[in-house]
Amino acid sequence: MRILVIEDEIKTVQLIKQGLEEQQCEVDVAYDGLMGFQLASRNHYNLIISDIILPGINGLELCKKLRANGISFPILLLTALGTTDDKIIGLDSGADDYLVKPFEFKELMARIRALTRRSIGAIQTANVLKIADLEMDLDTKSVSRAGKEIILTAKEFSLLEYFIRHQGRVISKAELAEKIWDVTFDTGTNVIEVYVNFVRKKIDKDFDTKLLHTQIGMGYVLKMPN
Amino acid sequence: MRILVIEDEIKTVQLIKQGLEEQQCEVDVAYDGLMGFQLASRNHYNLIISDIILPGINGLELCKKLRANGISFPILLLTALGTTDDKIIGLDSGADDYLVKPFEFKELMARIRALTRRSIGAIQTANVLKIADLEMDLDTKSVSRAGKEIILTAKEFSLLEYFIRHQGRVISKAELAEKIWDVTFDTGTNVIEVYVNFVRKKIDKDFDTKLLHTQIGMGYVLKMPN
DNA sequence: ATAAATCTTCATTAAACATTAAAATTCCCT
DNA sequence: AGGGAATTTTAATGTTTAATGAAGATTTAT
Repeated sequence: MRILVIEDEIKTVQLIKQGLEEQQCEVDVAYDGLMGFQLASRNHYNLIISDIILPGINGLELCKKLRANGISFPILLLTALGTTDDKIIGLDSGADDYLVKPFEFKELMARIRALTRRSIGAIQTANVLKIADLEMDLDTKSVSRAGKEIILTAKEFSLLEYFIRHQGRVISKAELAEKIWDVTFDTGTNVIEVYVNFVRKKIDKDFDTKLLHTQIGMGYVLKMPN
Repeated sequence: MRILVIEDEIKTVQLIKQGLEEQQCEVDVAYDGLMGFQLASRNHYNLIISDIILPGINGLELCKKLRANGISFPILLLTALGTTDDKIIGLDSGADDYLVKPFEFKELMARIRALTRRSIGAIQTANVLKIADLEMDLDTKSVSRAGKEIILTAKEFSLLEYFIRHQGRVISKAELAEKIWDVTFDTGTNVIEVYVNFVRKKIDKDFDTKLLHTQIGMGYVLKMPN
């Protein structure tokens, strides 16, 4: 996701840039209207966020100019001018949305999501759990360690997921029995040992640093060794 | 320009309807969420304006349902709930814009212009979903693989559409039951297996690279094999 | 050294899924 | 409205895969 921010207040720029980069967006910044226009003409963006009051070309003229040149990226205007007429002028200049300063950052993010939803399947929303070099993707149900793919069965996957979600905490067998096998009573079985063994073979066996450790009499922990 | 207004307050409806009709728009009105959903499913609109607080299905659920069903008309939510979090929830439900009551009519009109600007003169972009050499045209409801036409029934089509829209993600049977068959409880049936089998026969059987894969205990994925 | 706890292997059992056919339902055409 | 084809669903059966429990090996704590 590439976003162009056109704004001359350094503080606002930093706030927006940082927040967007946390969401894995690439952010370009222009500090005046002309520079914004040139960047937008030369590159492809998924969204332009622009202030109205800018040195040189102002945000409204910028919108009109971009639209006149056939540039159709979504544009979000960001400004202190909050009367209804200001908004109307802004929207009719070719902007897609209009947010009045001061705004809450989370509202900005929501409006960005709404504007960019159509172009890409929303902002990167990958659903990944991690510990060390072990990664688990909950959407694709795939697991990898050090980039190497690991195939797990459904039970193995649930078990490992539980460990990753509670990494660093010692999990008793009773807790695993209840959470993964849905039994509260002790059935006198050794399934848990067997499954811990399965998972270890797949995630630890071929690697030097072991992640899944036994605490005799207490349970198991998933963590980096000390 | 066809617009669907979903709102149960007669006064608001009249205000909007009259204003829009003065601008030469065709306006349909639904007084509750279910009726809105049905109208939106059956007809093509350039814009949906919906209240959030509605009898039956509320506006947020309505947005989600419409989006889940692949309906992509712009949606503008119109509501008295004005906190930032309300707006975020609204926008993240799939709405394109959010206006807090009471609003000035001219702002509503400006936002409508902004939302519909794109669909008006815009050239009909073909509505095609793809994965590998498999293509699905949502307008003509036709499917082909490697250029060869494939005939699907309605259920088969919805199922495949859901898979293509979520390609790469493992979809559980529970999710399919809910999204394609509209049942939340387990009816102890095997329709899903049967339909996956139908779809496979049509899209995979005659081809070398299989696209629809089973992940035992987890669900099904549509993806290129590794 | 010994008992308890855990690990490992493997055959067995059970669950999940695939496939086919037939029944029920819907749709369509006269 | 009624009959027939197409679609959807249920049911029965076969196949594959994963989950389990038992038994012996190994490790750990005392």
